[in-house]
Amino acid sequence: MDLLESISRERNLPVTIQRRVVLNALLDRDDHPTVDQLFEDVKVRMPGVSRTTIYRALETLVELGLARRTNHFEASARFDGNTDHHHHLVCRRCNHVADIDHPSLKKFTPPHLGNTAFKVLDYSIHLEGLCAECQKRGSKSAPKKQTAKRPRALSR
Amino acid sequence: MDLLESISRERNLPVTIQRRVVLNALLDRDDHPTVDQLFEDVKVRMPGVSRTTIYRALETLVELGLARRTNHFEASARFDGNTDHHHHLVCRRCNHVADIDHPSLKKFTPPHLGNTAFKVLDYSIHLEGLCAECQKRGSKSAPKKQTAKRPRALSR
DNA sequence: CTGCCTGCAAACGATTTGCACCAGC
DNA sequence: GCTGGTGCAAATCGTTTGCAGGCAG
Repeated sequence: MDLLESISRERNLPVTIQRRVVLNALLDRDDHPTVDQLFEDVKVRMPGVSRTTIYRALETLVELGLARRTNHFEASARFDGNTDHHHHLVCRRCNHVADIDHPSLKKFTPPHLGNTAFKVLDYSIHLEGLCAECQKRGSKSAPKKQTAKRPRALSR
Repeated sequence: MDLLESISRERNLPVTIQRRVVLNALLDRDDHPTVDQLFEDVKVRMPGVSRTTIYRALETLVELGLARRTNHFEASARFDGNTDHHHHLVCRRCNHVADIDHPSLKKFTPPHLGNTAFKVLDYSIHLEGLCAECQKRGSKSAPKKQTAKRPRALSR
């Protein structure tokens, strides 16, 4: 009945108290907490935890498929001069974002939720998966810590 | 014929060379450049620009509706313990993300792009707009610089 | 035991901000 | 001339990393 335990065993990862508490804190909420919100929650049960541990636990939980990031996070913001609405392919491994314009995406029309609750101004469909390059690279190689390097930083 | 100029005039904003060059740099690319990529492009034409200016010009261009951010960016990462696939409402003003489960969203099925190009593992639909609260607040009030504050930072 | 994990502090990198000067209109 | 924009440097803030102990298996 304990998913965390069985999945951890499969991967030969120890089940630490911290990871268990972080997971429970996450499951106890129905919103999309930030690391710091979870940190506060976890601190109640484990006054000694460090924020770093929350970061690492979440990273592990995502790898184990027990949690998700709700924002397609990247180190840096990206901009687009194309203000028409179009959809995106997001590579799970390298985070590369490509535009897509496929006929079957045109068939979708967003629901009208009634202007009271949430006024829909636009919508976009995110297809998540693996880009051609990352498929070739296989699941072994580096999970790709993508930090757009800033050529010469005029350091302080 | 000059969109930047007419929109700027509407809002009583000056048309600076910098903003014009940043917009052109953005339009000249068909990918989703980062601030630093644009900075490099702009530097070719204006050796003296500062990165800060690119940041500020992009912010303005987004406000004017001439550019977009391609990643729903927030200062901090958010996590979700709900690994079922579900869709999101993203408020343009306050960046709040809510889950949504509306019947009409079920009708959508993602395209198979052929496993060669991009292997779709999952998809999600982002509805962008204004949440109830922000609709009430109207378009006047603070654009909401949302920085999840970290209670007591044990400062150095 | 052995390896992965934790906590701490310092490093990092993207973005923001305060300030003095300059440019559109 | 007034208002808002720019450039610079320093500050911020989220996140990552190096390292010395600790704990799960």
